[in-house]
Amino acid sequence: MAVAGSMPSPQLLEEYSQFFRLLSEPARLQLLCQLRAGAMDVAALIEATGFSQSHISRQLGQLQRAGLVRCQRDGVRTIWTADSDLVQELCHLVQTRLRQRLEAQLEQLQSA
Amino acid sequence: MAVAGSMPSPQLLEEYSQFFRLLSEPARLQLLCQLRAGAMDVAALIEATGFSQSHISRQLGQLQRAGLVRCQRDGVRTIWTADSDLVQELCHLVQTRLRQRLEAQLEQLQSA
DNA sequence: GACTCTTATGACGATACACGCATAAAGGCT
DNA sequence: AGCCTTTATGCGTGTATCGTCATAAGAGTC
Repeated sequence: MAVAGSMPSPQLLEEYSQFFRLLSEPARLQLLCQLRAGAMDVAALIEATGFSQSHISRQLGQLQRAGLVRCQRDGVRTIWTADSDLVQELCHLVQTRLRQRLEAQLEQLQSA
Repeated sequence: MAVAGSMPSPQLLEEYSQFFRLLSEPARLQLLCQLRAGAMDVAALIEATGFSQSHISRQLGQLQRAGLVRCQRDGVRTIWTADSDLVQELCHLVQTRLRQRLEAQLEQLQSA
């Protein structure tokens, strides 16, 4: 019988899921990855992703409120910067997991 | 200037976000945490969470397809088990981040 | 002031999905 | 076989939010 790993409180569960929800949208994830490659303004993000200006602005707003990106004004432009390695770490963990699952499936097939 | 950390492919971005989407729902996260505390059948999960039977069954289905939970039949019952430490690790990382942010905000306030 | 350029925001349609109710399917009794 | 218990699924509703268009807000230049 497993020992209860202390059930998170409803509030904490809510915070977790809100955070994960930010990463549950390919557009936001793409913006984050793009900014990891270097700070950019919105125009460059439009060029890189093909999303509309308003869409990008909105998503950056959400990411900013979560503290995942930061912005600084440069004259009329706003330069955005990724502000955390957390997303990279999370993605790395998930990627490892995905690979393990695929390898397991492959082995399953080969042993048949 | 940051070196490009190799932009993930669109497919990989999609996989990441699909995975994070699973964790973006408090209900699913709660089920996962509940199962971390020990294997249970659906009746016990209803008792523990208050969700409807159909809802729980559906969410478990999604988690199973992602390989996060596993089930084994015990007569007429189905015993579900959490099948990965990944979620715990992810939540721990996020929690650390949340704490850091709150501490930073606190310091901001005190220095004012 | 007016004009331009860049970003943020209100409004809207379309889509996705959580969640419950009702019902079907599957397994175990007698 | 029938009956019960447990889980899965079809259907409908409500809500959230993605993504776009149009417009406002802010900063610079003349």
